Amino acid sequence: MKKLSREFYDRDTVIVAKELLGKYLIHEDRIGKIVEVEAYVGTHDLASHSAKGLTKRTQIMFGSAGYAYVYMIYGLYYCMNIVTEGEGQASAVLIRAIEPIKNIHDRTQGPGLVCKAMHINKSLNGHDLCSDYFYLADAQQSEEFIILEKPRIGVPYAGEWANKLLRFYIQGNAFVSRKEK
DNA sequence: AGGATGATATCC
DNA sequence: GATATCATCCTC
Repeated sequence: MKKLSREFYDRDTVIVAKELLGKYLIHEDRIGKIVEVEAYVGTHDLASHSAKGLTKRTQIMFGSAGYAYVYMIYGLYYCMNIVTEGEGQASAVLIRAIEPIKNIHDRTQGPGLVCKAMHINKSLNGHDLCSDYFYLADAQQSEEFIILEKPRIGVPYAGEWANKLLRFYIQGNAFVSRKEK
């Protein structure tokens, strides 16, 4: 499998989000196929953490593309994002669901469960995804699927941004976290 | 419909 | 230092 390059991530966030579908997420011996993502497109996106500006928490998002942004949510779960576009753009793609491929024995339908199943925690915040043991890779053979575009989940506070179609998933895939909406 | 549970930001 | 707010998930 071919590791995704810095150039892959350093492009428009919506394009990166869509192209991440079907790619492999690899952490040590665990492999999952990405089937659902959300795009957070910058400081003007009110649903994005980076809308609050540069803080200690969001500094990874303000950095260069191709790094992992991992944070704890609701005191229970971690969520994993991939920073996209150039330094200062503060945009990222949230991994919402994966399909288990190898060495994954827990549920993976939702961002919190993805991190639990993949053993992703805050120690991986800021990890360079172009390095070893925790990275993304292209599938061996390309696969045909239809991408659906829906509003993002859990961001009703974001005003008009809550309605934008920035959630993408593979139509018909059994591991997508929520089918309706 | 509501509870678990903690990091963060934003006040005083 | 207190509090309100979460890019969630599970049980009832």
